Amino acid sequence: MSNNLSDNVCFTLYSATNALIRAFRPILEAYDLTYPQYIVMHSLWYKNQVSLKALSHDTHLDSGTLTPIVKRLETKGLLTRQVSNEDERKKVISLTEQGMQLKTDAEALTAKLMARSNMSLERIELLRELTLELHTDLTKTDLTKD
Amino acid sequence: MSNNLSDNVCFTLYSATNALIRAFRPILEAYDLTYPQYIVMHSLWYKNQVSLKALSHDTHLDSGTLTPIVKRLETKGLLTRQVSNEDERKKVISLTEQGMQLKTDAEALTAKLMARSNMSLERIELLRELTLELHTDLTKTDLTKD
DNA sequence: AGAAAATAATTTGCGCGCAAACTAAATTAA
DNA sequence: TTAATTTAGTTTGCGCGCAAATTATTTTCT
Repeated sequence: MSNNLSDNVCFTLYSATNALIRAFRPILEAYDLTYPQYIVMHSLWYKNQVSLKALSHDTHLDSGTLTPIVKRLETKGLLTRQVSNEDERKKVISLTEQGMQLKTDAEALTAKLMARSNMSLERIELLRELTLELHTDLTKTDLTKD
Repeated sequence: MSNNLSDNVCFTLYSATNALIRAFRPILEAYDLTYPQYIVMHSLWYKNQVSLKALSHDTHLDSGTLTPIVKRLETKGLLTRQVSNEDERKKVISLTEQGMQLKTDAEALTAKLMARSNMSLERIELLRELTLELHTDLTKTDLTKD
């Protein structure tokens, strides 16, 4: 029975995420990227030439969310979208030369940001494990039942 | 140097929060509330008759975010907004009878939701502490410097 | 007291995040 | 083989989240 909002894990998680994206904003502005756009680029640096479906799986972002993000990255000249040869429903998303060049500069941004925080590496790693566990849990279990 | 997105604490935090709000949606739908609206109600159940500024402090939500949320809650008949007598710039936000009645049913929703997850109470509590620490850290320290 | 600065709240504009509806292509079934 | 179903991606609509601009009121400065 929690009365204060900060006693509530959902609220602290929600607030921490908002604060993190807020902290990222001015840093990513130098690369003209939003945080979700950065996630997509990160995913493509790791695995290039994928369909929107595959990108959706990798980034945990909905296709309806992803389509406009990918279009904006295409407008910025960071990637291309071509209809697949084997299956014309699919689109192959590929990094451009410019998109690949960003990798060197921008890939380690997260590590740099977190290294400047006052949290210890151990506690950051623990946070990573717990949030990963929660995500897995929430996507496996339907908590709305009963 | 993380390559896989799940090696990245920012990504796992971001994904877990999205998943949590997604899990909350069908549950809160029964009360005709979104998650941010639920946060505002929760805050008012704990501390009623506050200014928008104070509510912004308590919920960690921006005033530009809060104004439309509070207006929607007013439309639903859950609260009222009156200009303050002492300071006419301020608005006093007060729960209606209907808004207070929601408390009994809806206050413990988070506990119920989390209790149904597969994470242990200890790990949930640890997650709460770590996200609270990160939020405090991010709002105290300007990580964009250097 | 009058001007300048600070404060409270609202508005505007943009990019998500996602459910739901839709289009088009591929697969399966009859 | 063609009708029914499934799948991939797009579009629409709504509610955030927040920076920046705006309005109205109060406080501070001179």
